[in-house]
Amino acid sequence: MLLQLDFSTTTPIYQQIRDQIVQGIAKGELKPGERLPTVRTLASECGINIMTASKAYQLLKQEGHTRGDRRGGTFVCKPEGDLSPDSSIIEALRLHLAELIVGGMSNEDVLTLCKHLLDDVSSQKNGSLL
Amino acid sequence: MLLQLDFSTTTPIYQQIRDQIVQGIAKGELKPGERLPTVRTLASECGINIMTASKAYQLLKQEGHTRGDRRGGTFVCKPEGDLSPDSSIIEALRLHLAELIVGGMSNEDVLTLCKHLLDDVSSQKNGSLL
Amino acid sequence: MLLQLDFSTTTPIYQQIRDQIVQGIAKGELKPGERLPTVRTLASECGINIMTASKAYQLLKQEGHTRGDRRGGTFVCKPEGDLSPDSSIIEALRLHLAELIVGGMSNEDVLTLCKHLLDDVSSQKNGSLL
Amino acid sequence: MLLQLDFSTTTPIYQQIRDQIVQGIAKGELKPGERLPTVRTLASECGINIMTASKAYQLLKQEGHTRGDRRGGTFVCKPEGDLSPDSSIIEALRLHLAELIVGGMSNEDVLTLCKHLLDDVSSQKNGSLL
DNA sequence: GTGGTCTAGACCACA
DNA sequence: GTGGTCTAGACCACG
Repeated sequence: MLLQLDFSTTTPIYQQIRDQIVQGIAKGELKPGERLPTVRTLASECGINIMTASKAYQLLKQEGHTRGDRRGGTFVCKPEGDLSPDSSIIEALRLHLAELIVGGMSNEDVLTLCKHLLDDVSSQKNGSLL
Repeated sequence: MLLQLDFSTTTPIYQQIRDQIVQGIAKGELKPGERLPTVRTLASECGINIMTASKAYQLLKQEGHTRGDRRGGTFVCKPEGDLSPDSSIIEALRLHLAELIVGGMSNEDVLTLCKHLLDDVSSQKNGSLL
Repeated sequence: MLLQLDFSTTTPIYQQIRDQIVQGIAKGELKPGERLPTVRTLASECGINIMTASKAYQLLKQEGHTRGDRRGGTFVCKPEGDLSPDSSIIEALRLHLAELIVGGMSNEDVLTLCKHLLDDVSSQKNGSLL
Repeated sequence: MLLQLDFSTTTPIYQQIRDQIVQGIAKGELKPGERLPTVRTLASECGINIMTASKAYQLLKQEGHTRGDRRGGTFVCKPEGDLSPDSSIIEALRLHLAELIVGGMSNEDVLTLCKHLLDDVSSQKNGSLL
């Protein structure tokens, strides 16, 4: 699980970390119960401030993607009760679909693109276990 | 074309304006050649500063969604040559799809959601009313 | 001598007119003594305001590229005494050359480009008379 | 790297800043990876508003001449893939060459002028001092 | 401390 | 009247 950080983008670093870990969970690269590196390790490996790494972990915990352990580690966990998709995600999705449409793609093109992205995003999760 | 601005979010106002206009173009509510309100009108209607409205228009122009006419006004214009969808949009899309998967939805659920959003987003453009 | 106006650019319309006429003179398409269309004709042909066309003509006259006639026409004329190239043009030239260098071109590439542009810009003037 | 601003011209201040930094990069006075002063420093040194300085930096970033680093600062960066020279620069160049021709210079004079300007503009970059 | 955002009010070039 | 520019001063997210 290697993080690819882009320091030139407008997306905050802590957000990039959080996003990539979420995608890792979706793909199945990070499995429930798995332990994440410590904030110190993560920070020194990525060349970022400890506060930044900490903020990313805070966010993940708050969202229910991870949970702390009594002895101090951070572990991936299955979120529960999150069955109603966050409306902000829906709105973001709606916007990005609109951007593709405006960019000249047809509805069909966009749908097949979504299908491919979905296959990519959830490959191991749905595939290796069947 | 009414804009819904949220002043409590971290998303800049000018970005919200830009996003909603892009969605308006995708939906077909704003048609190529149509004139947008002046920055002053928009600013006073939304209760924001002229510079904020101006910034939104500059963004749209720079992205090729609109075109300024020196003789006065800002007009929606057809995108051209943007056949390769911006990779940053793809990445954003990938992330949001992953979020839904992690949130507990199945691939099929996500796909039908996308389909519904697409129908919504491009309703008038593809002629569901014709 | 057809004018190509771009209403979407940041360059003022009157400036575009002036620029293209100057280039026409350089090329030899417009010869000293030749009569320019009236501001009214020009304005209606280009779909612009008379004031705009008038401003362009004013500028040309002021710079010595044209002169008025007692009976009311506007005629191309040779500028005199303008032998010291305007420093602002030199500065603009310096900037544009720098932009090409920064864009990745070598000094030689830029020079051959200049040579080609010069041949193009002064084709009839130096060519048809030899 | 001292900036010379002219507050009496119609050229926007932020554009003047941008132009001079581009020329600095072309000359090699500003090298890839070098850090630019902060917007605040630049603003106070030049006696201008922070937003004006900020706008210049945004322009440079957007054009790919510089790169922001979320960890602080703005840095000069190597242009990439900009192999096709911008047509608007070519057009501007064509115009300025035409102006010199109309001003009475011969093709040869213009070419030697370009050569001198090029030597000036890219002096350090091509190693006249090595 | 760094850049990004916003406001209120003003001036100017252009058409 | 239209958009573009600038100022002075303020607040905020990020690191």
